[in-house]
Order: sequence, then structure tokens, then C-alpha cells
Amino acid sequence: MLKKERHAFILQQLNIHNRVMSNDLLQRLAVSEDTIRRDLQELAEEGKLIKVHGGALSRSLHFTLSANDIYLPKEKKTIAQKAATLVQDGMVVLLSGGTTIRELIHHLAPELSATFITPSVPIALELMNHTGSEVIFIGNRLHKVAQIAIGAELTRQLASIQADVCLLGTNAIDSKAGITENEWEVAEVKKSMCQAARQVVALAISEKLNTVQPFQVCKASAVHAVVTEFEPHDERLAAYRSAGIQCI
Amino acid sequence: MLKKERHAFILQQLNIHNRVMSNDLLQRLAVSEDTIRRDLQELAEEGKLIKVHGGALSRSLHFTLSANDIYLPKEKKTIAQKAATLVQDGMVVLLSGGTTIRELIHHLAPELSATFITPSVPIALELMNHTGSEVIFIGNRLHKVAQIAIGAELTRQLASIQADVCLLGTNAIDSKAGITENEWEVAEVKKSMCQAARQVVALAISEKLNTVQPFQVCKASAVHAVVTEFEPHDERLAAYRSAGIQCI
DNA sequence: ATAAAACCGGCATAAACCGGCATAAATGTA
DNA sequence: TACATTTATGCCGGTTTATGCCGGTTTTAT
Repeated sequence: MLKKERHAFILQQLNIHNRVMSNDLLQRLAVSEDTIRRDLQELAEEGKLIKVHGGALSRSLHFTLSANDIYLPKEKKTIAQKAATLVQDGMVVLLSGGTTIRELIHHLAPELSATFITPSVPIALELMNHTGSEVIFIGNRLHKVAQIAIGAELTRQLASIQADVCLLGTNAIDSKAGITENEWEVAEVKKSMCQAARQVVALAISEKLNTVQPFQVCKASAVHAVVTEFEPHDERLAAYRSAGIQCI
Repeated sequence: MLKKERHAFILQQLNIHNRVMSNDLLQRLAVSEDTIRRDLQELAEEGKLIKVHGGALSRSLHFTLSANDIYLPKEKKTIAQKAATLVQDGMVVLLSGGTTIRELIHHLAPELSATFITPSVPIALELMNHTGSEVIFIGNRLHKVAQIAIGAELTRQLASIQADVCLLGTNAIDSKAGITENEWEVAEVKKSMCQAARQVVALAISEKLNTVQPFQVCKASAVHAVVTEFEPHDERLAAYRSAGIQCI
């Protein structure tokens, strides 16, 4: 077995399982522990995986790890502030779930008077602190993990709504693949939300840019704007601008 | 299982449920109590969570939770425990809002499998920690102060429901005037809930006994049982017993 | 007040890590 | 072809890490 082959195999396993353990690899590849360790070390130096004691983790899993980092006040705050300016008096606004959206609510002007519609329980709870606005929760069956409403009743209620704008906390966005999600039911909900609004705005921290998940929410062409922590004319947003997406 | 994986899992759980318990984690991750403790300790040092006795809280929401958890009179706990025994496997249960109901949820057996229906946002959020059961939220327009759904859509949805039991956190109850409320809209919601269930059970701390508020929820004769912190045969409940209400 | 549960510090151990060295195969060069 | 160089791999020792266990203490709940 050639070194390159081993490397390819390791990366393949990593793509499938999001993790590999040295012990497992050295048996299946029939090489010594040291060789595996060196392999992982090299791949880690090339940035193709994250080395940890006893094995390695895929880069994407590490994203979710750092995404869980509660301490991202800077970027998320920036995004939330910029996105908050999009909400004007009298608007009907659809909100998804997620910590960025929650942060956005904190940045709404207290005297603002808008109508907020959301399928997310924590977001609904947060919105109730906002005195000026009306809050409408949609859906009835609740998804425990995502803490949002799902199912047919939600779609039925959304069908009778034409919101001014839909603000989505985004898991993954790509200038070609559009907005994607890693859970089917959540993707379905967001898909319905996009269809119920005249404009779709994606709130995405830069590390979510150019990433793709299995389930599509909407095509890139359906996204009207994307809000990141970057300046509007940042080079790293070029692909989105040329896809006709406004960058804020 | 690699250490980093556990950490990622813990943070993920934390983002979902806003809290984790060591005991729960050590079973699901199949490691010793010590390892979990060390994991939580390390994550706490990195500032990714708040360590508390027996588990950890999410950094973002711990204040809301602990604030509500701190204020728990002993009586409410007693009531919640007794009321929790009324919920059996397979039941469809309507729940109102209120801290007593929330406490009740904590006392549900984890392996219980029931369907809970509620118009209260905090209660819905709390219910999502209960793995075994299905959670349905009803209504869409939200009342900011009471944090429950109100309005016509709620009534419409309730009309198509026949629950086994309706558990009401009660503001005022009297053996003659029945259950009453101090806000019209909330009273309307609870009235609809009573009509949508075969049985109505009132959870009332003793200080609420024999008090009357302006807006009626239901007549005394419509109440099947009342749960207080008293013993079932306590003298002070005599009036309710003779009104045909079961005292628990 | 008392018992159960959670916490802490320390210890033990097995697994994983590291650096260096040796060997052998592959590659390059005269 | 013969010799030197590089590369890949395995092996060895000493070190670090991860984890479980244990005794004693604190916190929580009844």
C-alpha cells in the first residue's frame, strides 16, 4: 500500500464518518502505529484534517465544534447589527431560528413596530421582550432538536402569508448551491419560508460561506442579499456579487 | 470515542437544550462520571459553558433559566409532583402556562411517552427537553405578557382536538365561582382549552384557593380535580369535595 | 437531620505521542 | 552498473495524555 493511497483512504473515511481512530486505521491498512501517526500529522499540516489524541476529525465537524463556540460576539454582533437595519416600521418579517437571529432581535430599535413571524420557539420567546411589535408563531408540531415547528400545518399557515422579507440564519451558503441545511425537516421549513416572502436575506458568518450541506433550502438565484461580517465590497464575496446577490 | 468528539457533542446538546446533566451525558457517551466532569471542567475553562452542580448550562440562556429556577416555592414542587402522576403513557395532555406547569414537566418520568399540547411558549421550550414525548404548539398570535398564544386561530385549532386531560396552572379558584382569570384574553384561551379536554385538572397553590378574578374560565362543576399542596383529605378542601371536585 | 449525589485531588495504567535511529526500497547520478 | 541520496517505514526509549478508580469532602434533596 502506497502512502498516497493511505492518505486517500484516510480522507475518504473522514468524509464518511467525520472521524478516524489511529488504532482502527493501523489495523485496516496493516501498517505500524507510527506510520499512521505520521500520515495524520502530514495531512494535518496540509490542513486536510484536525489531528487529535488517538485519531483525527474532519474539518467540517470541527466547524460545528467552533460554531458552537458561544464566544463569537464580534462577527455575530456585526451581522446582527447590519441585518437589523433592514427591518423597517410596518414590515412583516419572517425569522428563522439560530443564535444570529436571536442577536438580531437585541439590535432592533425598541420603538420599532413590525410584525414578526417565526417557527422557532426560542426566537418567539425572545421576540416577546420587544414591546413594539406583534409576534406570530407558525406551525404546531415541534422538532425537538431544532426547536422549530415542522410539518404540514406549518406549510399550510405559511401558504397564506406574503411577508416583506425573510431573514434566515444560515448553516451553509454557496454562490452556486445556494442555501443548504443538514437536516431535511429544517430545510423543508426554510424552503417554505423563502417562498412566503418577497425577499430572502441570508445571515451567514464568514466560515459558513462556500460550504454546502445535503439538503437545499433555495437556489442562489432566490437569495436577494447576504449579510456577513465582511465589508460589502470584500474580495471574498465576489462570487456572490457576480451571482447577483447583494452583499451587506 | 475521542475527547474532542465528546466535547463537540456536549456543546451541541447544550446549544439544543440549554442545559446538560452529567448523569445523562455519562450514559449516552458511555464514559465514567469523572471523565464527564473533567470534560465539563475543561469546556468551562475555555468559556464555552457554565458549569453547575450536576451538569452545565449554556452560556447564552443560563440567566433566563436560572432566574426562573431559583424561584420555586416548596409548595409548587409538591403540587407538580402529584400532578405529574396523572399523566400516563399514551395520553394527550393539554398544558397551560405558568411556573407550576413548568415544574410539573421536570417531574415527568423521562421514559414517559405522551403527546403534549400547549399554547405557552416557555412551556413548549421546556417540553422539548423531554425526549420521549411529542410536543405540539397551538395558536399563532402571541400575547407578550402571558407568553401564550391567543386569538381566533388558537380557538380554531383547539376545536379539532379532544385531549384526555387539561392541566391548568390556576390564578384563582373557588368552589362556587370556579376557575377565574384577571385577563380576558388569557381566560378565553383557558376556556377553549377546558372545552377541548375530557377532564379538567386545576393546579393551585393554597393561597389561590377561594379567590375570584373578573373573567371566568370554567364553572366549578366543570373541574374534575384540583391539585394543591394539602393532603387530599385536608379540612380546607371540604368545600371543593362537596362541590364534586376530586382533591389530590 | 440524614442520605444520596456530585465534587475534588491524587494515583495508576494503558494507550498514544515524540525524537531519533536503522533499514530497505526507490530514486538519482556518475 | 555501482554508488550516493532520498523516502518510507518500523522499532525503541522515554514522555505525555486520557481515563478510570478510590477516599474524603461538599452540596443537594428529602
